[in-house]
Amino acid sequence: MARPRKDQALDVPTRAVAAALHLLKTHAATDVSLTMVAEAVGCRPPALYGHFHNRAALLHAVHDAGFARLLTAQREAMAQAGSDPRSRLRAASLTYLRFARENPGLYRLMFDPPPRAPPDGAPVTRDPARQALTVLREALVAGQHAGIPPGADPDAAAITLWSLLHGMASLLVLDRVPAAHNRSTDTMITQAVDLVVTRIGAAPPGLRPMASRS
Amino acid sequence: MARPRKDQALDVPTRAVAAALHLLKTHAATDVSLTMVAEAVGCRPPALYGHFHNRAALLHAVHDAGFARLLTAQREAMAQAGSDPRSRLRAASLTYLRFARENPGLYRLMFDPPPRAPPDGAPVTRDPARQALTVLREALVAGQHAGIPPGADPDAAAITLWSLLHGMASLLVLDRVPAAHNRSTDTMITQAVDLVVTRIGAAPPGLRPMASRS
DNA sequence: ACCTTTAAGTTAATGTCATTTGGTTTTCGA
DNA sequence: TCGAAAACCAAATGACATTAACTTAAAGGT
Repeated sequence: MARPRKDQALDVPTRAVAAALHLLKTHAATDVSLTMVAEAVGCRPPALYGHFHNRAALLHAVHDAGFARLLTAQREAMAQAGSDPRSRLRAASLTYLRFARENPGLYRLMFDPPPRAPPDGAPVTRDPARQALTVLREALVAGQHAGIPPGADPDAAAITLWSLLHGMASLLVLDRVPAAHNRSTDTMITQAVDLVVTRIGAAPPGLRPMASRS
Repeated sequence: MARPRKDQALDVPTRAVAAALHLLKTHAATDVSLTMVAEAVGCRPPALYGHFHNRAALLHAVHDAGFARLLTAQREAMAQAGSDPRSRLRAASLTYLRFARENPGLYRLMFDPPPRAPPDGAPVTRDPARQALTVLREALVAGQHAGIPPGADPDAAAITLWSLLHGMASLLVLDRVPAAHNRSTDTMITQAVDLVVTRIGAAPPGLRPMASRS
C-alpha cells in the first residue's frame, strides 16, 4: 500500500478542509491536529504535506473557506431580502452576526489565523476577508443611491460598519457580552444593527477631528 | 541546587507574567513557550508549575494583566482630558485603539485567550474584560448627565461602542483595514470615534426591530 | 540545637505533535 | 516498455507540555 489505485483515490485537499471545518464545530482551532484531520480524511498525517505546505497552510485554507461561506450566506440573505437597499443591508449585517454565533470556532480562526506563511512568490496575497468589507460597502452604496443614508464617505462608513459587526460578533463568540437585564441578545443585536444601518453613514460631511474644531 | 537560598529567591509569578508580556511584543501568544518564559525568568520550565496550574493559566494571568494595563491607560487618558464628558469619552476610546495597535500580540491574547480552565472551585470567574465595558459605560453616562448624547439606554450604547472599538482594534491589529485612498489610518480612527461619540447614543428611544415596524 | 514537614526547585521520564527522511507502488508521458 | 513524477506510508527527529521522582533550604515545633 504505497500509492493508492485510481479507483480509490481521495481528494485529499478538499476532504482535509471539509474535515477541519467539521472538527471546528466541536474543537477550537488550536486543538485541531493534523492527526485528527488525517484520520477524518482517511490517510496518515504526512500525506497532508503533499497538499499543504504545513499545518498553518491547511488552517489558512479553512480560513479562506470560512470567508467564502460567510459571503455566500450574506448574498443569499440579501437575495431573500428583496430589493429595498435598507432591508438588504440589514439582512447582510444580521447574517454576519448569525454566522459568527453559529460557527464560533471557525469565526475565531477567521479572525485569529496563524501567521501567514510567505507563499514563496506571491508578494501580497489578497485577503479574502476583503470581500466581507466589499459586500457591506456595496450594500451601503446601494442605500446611498436610494438616498439612505446620505452624505457619507462609503469607505469610511463601510469600515465603521464592519468594525461594529466584527466587534460585536467577536464579543458574542467569546461570550463577553453581558446578558442585558431587560432584553435578549437577539433584540440587542437587532437594535444595534438597526441603529447603525440608519445612522452610521449619516455623519455630516463636514465632521472633522476634534482637535481641528474650534 | 535544589531549593534556592532566600537571598536569591525569585518572584516567579510576577517575573513570569512580566516575561510573557515582554515576549508578546515580538512573538504571537501561540509561539510563547514555557521554555522561553522559564529562561527569561531564570528557572526551569517545570518550576512554573509550582505557580501556575498549566500554560493556559499563565497566559490567562497575562490576559488579565493586559486588561489591567488597558484600564490604567484609559483612566490616565481620561484624567488628562479634563472634565468635559465628551472629551473624556473620546480620550478613552482613542486610548483603547492606540493600546491595541501598540500591543498587537497582547491584544490578540486578550481577545482570543486559551479556554478557561475550570478553577476547581471558583464558580463563575468574573471577566476582567468587563471593566473595559464599565469604563465606557461610565463615560457615556457622564455624558448623558451633561446632556450628550441624549435618550439612549446606557447598556446598549456601551455595548455598541465597545463592539465598534473592539472590532476596529481587531481589524487594525490583524492588518485588515485597507489603507484608505484619501486619509490616514489615524484620521479614519479619529473620525469613526468622533462619529460614534456624538451619535451612538442618539438613537430615538422608540427605535424598534424592523420586524415590528409598520 | 535537632528533627520533621513543607516549599521550591531540579533532572529525568512520558506522550503528543509537527515535520522530515527514505522508501514503495502506481500513473503517465514519450 | 521505460523512466520520471505522483501519492502514500512507516520510521526518525525535535519541540513542547506535563508528570514523576528526587534534593536541599526554610520553618516550626520539641
